[in-house]
Amino acid sequence: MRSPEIKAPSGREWPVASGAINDLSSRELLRGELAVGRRELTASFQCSPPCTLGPSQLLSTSSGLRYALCHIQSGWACQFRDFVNGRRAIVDVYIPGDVIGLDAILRTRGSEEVLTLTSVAMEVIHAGDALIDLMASQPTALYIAWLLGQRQQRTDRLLSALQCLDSRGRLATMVLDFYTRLRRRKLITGSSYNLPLTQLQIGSYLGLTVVHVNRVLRSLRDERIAQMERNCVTILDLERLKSLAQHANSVARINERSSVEVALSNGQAVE
Amino acid sequence: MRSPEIKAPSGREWPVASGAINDLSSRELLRGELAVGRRELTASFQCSPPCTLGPSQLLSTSSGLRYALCHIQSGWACQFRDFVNGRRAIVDVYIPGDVIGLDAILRTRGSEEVLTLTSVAMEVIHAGDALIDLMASQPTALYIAWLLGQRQQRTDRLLSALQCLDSRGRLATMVLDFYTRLRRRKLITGSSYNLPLTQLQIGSYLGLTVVHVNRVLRSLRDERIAQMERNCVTILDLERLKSLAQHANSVARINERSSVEVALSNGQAVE
DNA sequence: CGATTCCTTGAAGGTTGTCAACGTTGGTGG
DNA sequence: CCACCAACGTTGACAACCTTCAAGGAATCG
Repeated sequence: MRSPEIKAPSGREWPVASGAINDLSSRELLRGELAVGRRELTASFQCSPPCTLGPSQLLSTSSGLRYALCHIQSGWACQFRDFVNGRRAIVDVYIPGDVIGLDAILRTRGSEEVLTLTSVAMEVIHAGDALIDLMASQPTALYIAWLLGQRQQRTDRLLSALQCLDSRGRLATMVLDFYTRLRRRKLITGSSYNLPLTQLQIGSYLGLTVVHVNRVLRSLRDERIAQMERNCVTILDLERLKSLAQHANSVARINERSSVEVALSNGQAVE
Repeated sequence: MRSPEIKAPSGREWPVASGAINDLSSRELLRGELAVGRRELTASFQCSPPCTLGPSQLLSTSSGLRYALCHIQSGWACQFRDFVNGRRAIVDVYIPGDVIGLDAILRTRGSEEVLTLTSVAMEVIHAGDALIDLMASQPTALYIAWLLGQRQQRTDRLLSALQCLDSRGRLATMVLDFYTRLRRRKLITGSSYNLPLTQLQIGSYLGLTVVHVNRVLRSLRDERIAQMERNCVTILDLERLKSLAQHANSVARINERSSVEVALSNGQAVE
């Protein structure tokens, strides 16, 4: 099963690249453009009316937010889809700093909806031609593409965890992912954070039942790997948590974060 | 479990939208812009050198394709990630007309790679500043964002199937999704198509083992719902297949495809 | 014609889901 | 303040689904 189908490339069938690809100067340029785009988008959000929602509110039924772009300032939300068998799939979870609605605007109103998990404060750009206008600026367009890529990356991580890991590995992946995201945004500093998801919702996120989520949480607690009570997650043994999540062979690459991401993820703003 | 947490919005806490949101004229405008963007991107691809790869080739080890943008003209490819436990996660499958690499460029070389499933012919835009340059055109930028949204939508569908459906449902979803994509691109007309995935790869895509994929395929064949032999899928009972996939409550919405998507998906080109 | 990969099937065991019951918490109203 | 209620958390027993292990057959390629 270990990559049996990967053969060495013949090196003949395609043309060699004409110049240096993805060289340093190119990355530097990109880095600068993205930073500009982030500032521009942040500014656009600040021009727009702020908005507050209570917990457990659907964005789609909140007047005016149907196709809006939302920049979360505080609170959590999630994107989900209901199946006719009664199960719910939570496909993404949004934390402060995230932008909601970028994909939904260009999409055929995909049968997904967004639900607040806590009360949420956010800046809102009402749609209509807004996105088209935003794309008029090259740096903003780049930054929006980068944001879309970030969401894709989150989804890919979750998807691959569901494809390859058992329940313990999935839980570990989830705990680690939120930990990483919150730290990057400087929303936490220690090894403990608030996770406003019920066990039922964790189940919907990881493709498990409530009962089983509960059991796995207990086993992680018993083994002093991580504990979670009353929405408060505490990582007790980061190393063992990582080994449970065993996320891909990117271990060797984790130190190679590009200057682009380092630079941007340092900014707490839109990221 | 049936949406217990969804309360009616209070309708007080947020401002009412100032004007008509997402109205018809706005959609029409978007439609036009996207069509222009598609033509522009197609033209950019045609300026670039074409490229052919054999089956089972890694794009990342093919010189010059590391950070390239690839527009598939014929053949299939897939994006995957390997776990240290030896399992492989296939997070997306690309068919003719798809563009590969949009997310990878802006992304910290995410530990994912792309592998050809058949021999592949494609047009290539070598990266570097290419993406930045493309974003200079507003319609192209919009179209690229739309493409990113399309990929996200595919991933969300797969993810939610893994979260909510058993093996039969997942298989049904996969068979239906490829069927729909191929038909939209007018690559097939009947209810039968070629699926160049081994059962092992189908397992990596759906989060199942080869053995189980084999058993489920047999049961679908025995029940005359769908059959698959030697890479050739034939849908025998579309209705039962759909009910197995029971994809979300979007049933009522399926007839509401926006004019944007209808218009674009009619074009075979980049889609 | 080996050799390799893929497909196929059976048996056994483990992980996860289902069902059911009960405890806990937080909010509401008497 | 307490009673009540609803949602959430917790646990056990059992069943179903899926994986693992093992072995053999079929197809493809040098």
